Amino acid sequence: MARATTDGRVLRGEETRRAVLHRAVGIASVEGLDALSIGRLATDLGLSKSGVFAGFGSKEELQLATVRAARRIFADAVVAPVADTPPGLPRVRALCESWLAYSRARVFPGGCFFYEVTAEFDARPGTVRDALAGCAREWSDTIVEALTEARTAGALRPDTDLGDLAFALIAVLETANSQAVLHDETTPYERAGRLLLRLLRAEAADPADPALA
Amino acid sequence: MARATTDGRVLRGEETRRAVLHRAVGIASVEGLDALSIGRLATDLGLSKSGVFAGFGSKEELQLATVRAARRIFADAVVAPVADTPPGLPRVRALCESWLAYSRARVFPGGCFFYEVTAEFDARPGTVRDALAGCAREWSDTIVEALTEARTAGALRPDTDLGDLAFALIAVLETANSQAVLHDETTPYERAGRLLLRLLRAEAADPADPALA
DNA sequence: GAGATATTAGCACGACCGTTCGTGCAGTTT
DNA sequence: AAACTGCACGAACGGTCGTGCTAATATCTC
Repeated sequence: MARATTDGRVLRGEETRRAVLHRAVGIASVEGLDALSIGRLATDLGLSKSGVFAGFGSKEELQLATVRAARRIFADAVVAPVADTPPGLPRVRALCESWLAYSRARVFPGGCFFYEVTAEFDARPGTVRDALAGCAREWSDTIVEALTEARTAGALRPDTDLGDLAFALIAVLETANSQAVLHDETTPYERAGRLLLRLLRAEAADPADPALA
Repeated sequence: MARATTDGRVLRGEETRRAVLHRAVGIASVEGLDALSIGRLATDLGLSKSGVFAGFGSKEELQLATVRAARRIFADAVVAPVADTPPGLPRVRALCESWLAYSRARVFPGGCFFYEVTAEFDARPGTVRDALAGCAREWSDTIVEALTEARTAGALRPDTDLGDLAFALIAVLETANSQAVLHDETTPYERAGRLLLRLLRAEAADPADPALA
């Protein structure tokens, strides 16, 4: 039986795999998944091309692993920090502002990884697109879930269309990222902050809800 | 003096240039400007690689020419048709719905050309990014201008922040395109239609304005 | 220790990349 | 008819791509 935890070989393999993926998400967030090249990653990290290749088996698998790595980073940076804010409207707001902070802080050097890469693959059938569509649904569901809690708690009007509201919130977030990166400005983030509150207030049961102060 | 209009040679040259660019915008809207390859364009169109290359001089110039071609197509498909709708709120609404129709109809096979390509280049300095930033500003200015007319006509509240409103409208449009292409659905367009009206009504001087029926 | 095993390096391959060159050919001008 | 102009061609350049081999190296089991 392989006691994987004590095997220094696979440990070292995991280590280089992690290093490769760290570089890969950075490159992909700026130039896209197609710009990932095994040779370039090897050169950047002082490894051999075949060494990098062996760790993934194919370029598509490297791309998929990069998406999974980015998904983890995103979850850690955006979703995890709001786990301790109370459910309902406060958590909805915290999620959105956590997202804006994630974009502002350039957790990925090119801004939101998923904005960059989804635009690249959304019109091309394949496993990469499917994985990205899954990530998008996951994020959307996270917001809808938080909104549902807010509505059942009575903080949102009962007739609110949560799908539409989540759509609008996501639209504001992504566009803030897009414009901020494209024009190298921060005003889009300020606009987004104002608009988020306005959108939530418009659907709030109590427009003066302290959670939207 | 050369009567350029009667020179069949340059005329034929323009023709193939046009054919190359037509194919180029299609490819770029699906796979991005980096996926444009001179050899592939030549093969697809039954031309020689060097012939295609000669018409542009460099790959970057081909990319820039592709952006310019897309800009023209966008202007013809989205902006031109609303020229005859009355200024003010009706034109704002017509602009937005024209944009949604442009995305729905897949004027570019991969959805909005600029969504795809801007995400690809927004974090990479260079002339291509500058050109794309210019296109984005141009479109944003078009909306702000229409909103300004609406406000000075008294259709919008005097304290409306037109920059924020334009931002929100664009956010809804682009996200509708993005989600519709990614998930191969049409519901995002319906969401967008509802949200546009809601956004405009929230800032309208008269919430029952017939232009927002 | 010896031997099994898994990660990495080195190398070669075919394909495609952007680019350059010299040439042929059709249309314009004289 | 001759000289000139400009588009398109085929061939070739040096590079880089992804991907297979084989050999070397480091670690684990015994």
